[in-house]
Amino acid sequence: MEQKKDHDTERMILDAAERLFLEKGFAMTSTIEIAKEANCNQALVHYYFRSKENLFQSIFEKKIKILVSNFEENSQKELTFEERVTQTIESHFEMVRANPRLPFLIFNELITNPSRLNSLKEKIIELPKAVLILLQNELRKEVEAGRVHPMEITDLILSIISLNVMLFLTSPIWKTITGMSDEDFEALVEHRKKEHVRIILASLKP
Amino acid sequence: MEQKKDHDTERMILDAAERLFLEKGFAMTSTIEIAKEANCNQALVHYYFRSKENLFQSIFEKKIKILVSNFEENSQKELTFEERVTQTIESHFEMVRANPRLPFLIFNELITNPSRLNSLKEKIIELPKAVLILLQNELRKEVEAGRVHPMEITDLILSIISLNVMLFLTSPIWKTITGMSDEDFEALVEHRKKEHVRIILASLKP
DNA sequence: ATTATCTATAGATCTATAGATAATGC
DNA sequence: ATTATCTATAGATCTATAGATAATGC
Repeated sequence: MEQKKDHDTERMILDAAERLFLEKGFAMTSTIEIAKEANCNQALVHYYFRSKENLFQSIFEKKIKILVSNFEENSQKELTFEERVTQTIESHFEMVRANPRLPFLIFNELITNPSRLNSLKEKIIELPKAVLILLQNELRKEVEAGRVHPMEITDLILSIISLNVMLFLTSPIWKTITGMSDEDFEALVEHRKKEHVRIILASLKP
Repeated sequence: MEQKKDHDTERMILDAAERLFLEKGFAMTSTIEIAKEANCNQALVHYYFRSKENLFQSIFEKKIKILVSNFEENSQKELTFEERVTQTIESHFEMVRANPRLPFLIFNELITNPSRLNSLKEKIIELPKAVLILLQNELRKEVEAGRVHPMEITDLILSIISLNVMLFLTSPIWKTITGMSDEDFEALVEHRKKEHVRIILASLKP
């Protein structure tokens, strides 16, 4: 039938499910709830996606692709090492900022279905390989030239991901504990973006 | 009755529940499963804890106390600022290392029951206040003396927690993607412990 | 007497499917 | 004819409690 109307049920279900899974996780979201949110019948959720598990996977894969593709942007330009690191941190930061609850969904998926980690592995590892290798080579060169503190690329990546992801993962706790407003939090985010760059660059000094 | 035998059912239920909640989260763990793991009847889970929610809370509060109390250890000794920061990072690191799945449980609780974040707030904020204020004062003094890059205590704490927690939160993903053995991972953990100290200290330089 | 344990089950979900009915495309 | 939507329900949970029975403490 290939619908023309923008009021497309399949899309509505996907959007509702995405919102709910991101908000409450897989186990705490029922197909009944998804249907209600999508303004349709619960049976339709299964009509389009066969199972709740399937629906979750669809959303998960799409999100993973977004997450990974964003990494590739800055691998083309000619940049100094410091500029490239800054670019990498900032583009990763903005990606997490645009999808602040995605890390939660990923951890949730791991808990719900640890066996599927292997297929995740390929998706995660495949796409940003080019970026990673580029950065790895540049890092090695800098280390050999004595311009950067000796370290592996894994160290650099782990540190960047840790700083960026945890800021948004802990944001509900953070907001509640400090009682800050959304604007305050936005200011904190802007500040931390610069701070993460500063921290990583400082840690690279020989 | 106050049992004398070490084969105490209440304890068995608590232990089983703790293991399962940490492994699979609140929603994915049933009281039936907990009972099975504790070698007792499912009705006994409710006999001792009234509800699954209650049981979860018991475990959660106990864990939070462990988490927070570990922070207080090094507030007594006479230390230079650099030594104190190092101590703080390392003791927090070891605490997360000893309870690697606790962060997951905390995030899970927030999802399951966002309203209870307020009671969590008091527990988290109350205990380490002394440590925090001590560190905050020392940091301020160092900043004023120009020996440390200007920053707030929140920046320092957020960076430390981010690095330490994310290492263990991502460890299943990390292990699978890189295919490293448990010994390899242990080596990585030891390496990262030093690296986290190094990164934070580097970021403190004026 | 009191506390701990068990069996049984009510009542509330929730996922998934069968089968009827309505809407669309050719 | 094919695809989308709906109603209804089977079947599998799962939490919580009632009520009977066994074990312990005094």
